[in-house]
Amino acid sequence: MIKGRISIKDVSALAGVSTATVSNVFSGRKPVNEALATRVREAAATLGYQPDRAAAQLRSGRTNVVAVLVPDLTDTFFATIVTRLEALANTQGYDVIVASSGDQRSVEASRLEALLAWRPAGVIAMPCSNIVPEALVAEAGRMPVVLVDRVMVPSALADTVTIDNRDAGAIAARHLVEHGHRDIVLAASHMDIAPVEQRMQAAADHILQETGRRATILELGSSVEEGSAVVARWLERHAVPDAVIASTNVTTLAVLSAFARFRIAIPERTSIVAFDDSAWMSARNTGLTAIRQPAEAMAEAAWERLCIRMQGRGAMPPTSIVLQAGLVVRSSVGKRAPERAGASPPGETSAETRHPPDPPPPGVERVH
Amino acid sequence: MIKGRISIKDVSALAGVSTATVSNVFSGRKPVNEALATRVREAAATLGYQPDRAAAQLRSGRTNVVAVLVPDLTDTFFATIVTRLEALANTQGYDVIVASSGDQRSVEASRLEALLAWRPAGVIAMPCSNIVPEALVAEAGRMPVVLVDRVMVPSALADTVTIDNRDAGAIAARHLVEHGHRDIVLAASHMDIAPVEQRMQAAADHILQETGRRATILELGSSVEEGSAVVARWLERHAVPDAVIASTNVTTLAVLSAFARFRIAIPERTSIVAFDDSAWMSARNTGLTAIRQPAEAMAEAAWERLCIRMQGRGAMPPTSIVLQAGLVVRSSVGKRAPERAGASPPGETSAETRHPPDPPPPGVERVH
DNA sequence: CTGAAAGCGCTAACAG
DNA sequence: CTGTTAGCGCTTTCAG
Repeated sequence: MIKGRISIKDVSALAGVSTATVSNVFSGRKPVNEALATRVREAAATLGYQPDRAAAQLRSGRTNVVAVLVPDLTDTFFATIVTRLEALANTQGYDVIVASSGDQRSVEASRLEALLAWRPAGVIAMPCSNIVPEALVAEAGRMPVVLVDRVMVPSALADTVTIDNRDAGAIAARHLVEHGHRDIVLAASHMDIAPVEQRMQAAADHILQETGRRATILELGSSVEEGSAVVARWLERHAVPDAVIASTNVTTLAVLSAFARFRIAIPERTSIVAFDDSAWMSARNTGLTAIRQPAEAMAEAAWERLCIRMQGRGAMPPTSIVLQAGLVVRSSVGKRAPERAGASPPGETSAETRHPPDPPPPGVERVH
Repeated sequence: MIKGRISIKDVSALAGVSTATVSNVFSGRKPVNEALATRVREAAATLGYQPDRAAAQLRSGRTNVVAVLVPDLTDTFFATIVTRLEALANTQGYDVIVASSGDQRSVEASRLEALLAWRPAGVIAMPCSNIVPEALVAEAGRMPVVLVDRVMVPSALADTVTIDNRDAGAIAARHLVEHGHRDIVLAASHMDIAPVEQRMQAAADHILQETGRRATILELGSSVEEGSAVVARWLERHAVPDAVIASTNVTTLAVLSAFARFRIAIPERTSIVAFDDSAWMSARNTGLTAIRQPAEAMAEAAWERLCIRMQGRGAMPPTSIVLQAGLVVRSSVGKRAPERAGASPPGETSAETRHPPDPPPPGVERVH
């Protein structure tokens, strides 16, 4: 009882067996006589023995750790993926260590460094930009790596799991065009993020082809406040558009809060297609029509690929798994009167549609 | 180059020093001549050396890992705390490992087991119920432990960081009562979760004292779907209340989506005070008045306490840090006409206020 | 301030 | 099937 740590030796002594046997009982790597095994387990229980991972890892060279790198845990999309990955990993005896980069490349690099110092059995990474961090590129040959969401596809580098972003963008655009909308704003976060670029580009292409109009692309950055400010500034100098397609969860929030500030009614005045369907989007009277990404399915696909890599010895060529996103129709897209649609030149409605915004800051008052 | 792993020996050989010196250069535990140090660092760089944590931990007995246990990562409140903790830990050379329990006690127990197997330097836990898991209780003496949010305060067990939940509940109730609301529903998740119980109890007390009315307490469970169904069922058999106080992020969503299904206008027909202010609450025309928990400050306080425990040798008695929550006033609380307020007996308005719900499922249609 | 050597707790070989 | 033994890569004495 005075001893700091109970080791495998203590257990082996109490059970009257060798340390190797104790090891085998716990790791299950070699079969052990059932009678001995229970004796060992009892001894371990009475001593309160817990294996030391550090020692096991050092000796065996194996790890049951997989590293997960995300841009932002407070984004429900990523949180959902991480949660699902954690659950899957646990069922197979793996532990997950997570690092988040706050969407900053420099932080990402250092977090990744820390992650790799664990010598994980594999890495599942959602990089914060298209540029896959160098450290990962270097490791990708030596270690199973699966890239999820934020990547160019196909990648020669590693397995990937993404959605069909072009298709998703086109679906959103088609839905809007079919409802008679012409003057459409595309709210991107950063156009240098591959999935965002693809969604927005496909939407723009579809809109151009169907209506002959060029969509306006706005870059909102990666925070709600920042994005909301950009939209607000834009609204001050432009007519309220027919509709908006948001490229992500965060841009959806940014657009919505700017619109709220300007008291732009949805869907009466402007329609919106959101991205990354989440609980709050369906919780109000005007539910948001949204592109839903199959976050859990993405996590499952990524885990499956990683398992294959972790088991399989052979160096297979990288695989790209592409899942489909779907449109969830709620109430944020309205019909636009056909006589108006396309009839009025871009600027014409501006005078009548311009609204004074609310008092600049969103009128928040705190009461203790 | 053919070697699998570069070890400290390779570096020491190349730099022409002993392994101990290399170790000291990297760990910084003993001063090293600057000339030698740079030579070592260069050697390490050219070899691509990375220290092996497992070996370091095994030998030294120390770890730079802190374990964090949360009920649900997809809840932004917890995600925010985890993110902040991770950032703080990193600045001080610690790594964080996270486990989430999905709000299930059995999962929590097994996740905690896994967490403790890392022999972390400390644990920050947000248990999923009042009952602090046994394994944690056992460890609390041996290891720094900080309990956050979901705990009874004061606790003899360990340091705690919470908000003043009674105060938060009372603030919400007062706000509603001051606006003339009398018939108030309290949407709890589970009343056996201490902070929820305290918020709701304090609100109920305030309401009873100020209006003489007993608030209705509804237990909605821990998922949006489940909670929304409970509210819907309740609404079918009761008059629409004057107002609702939600006890958490999730219950807010549950109440809101049930209200949306019944087309109950906020704040015209019913007022609502939300909990756990998050981005989506301010993104619509009717922003949600909410109790804001200082999630980041809670993370900071918890980290600070943990640091003190991890450094300090002496066994200080447990400390309880209690932070204040504040009310953020937006637009989801309306004024109730004074002549009506309190004048009508509880059941009277039921006939006229009852509404037929929308088609049972929330009318969601998918388009490929 | 630096080097030599011992050993942390465990598992991999191999011998019985 | 079980025991013996030799290290995994690092940090820590303890001499120099």
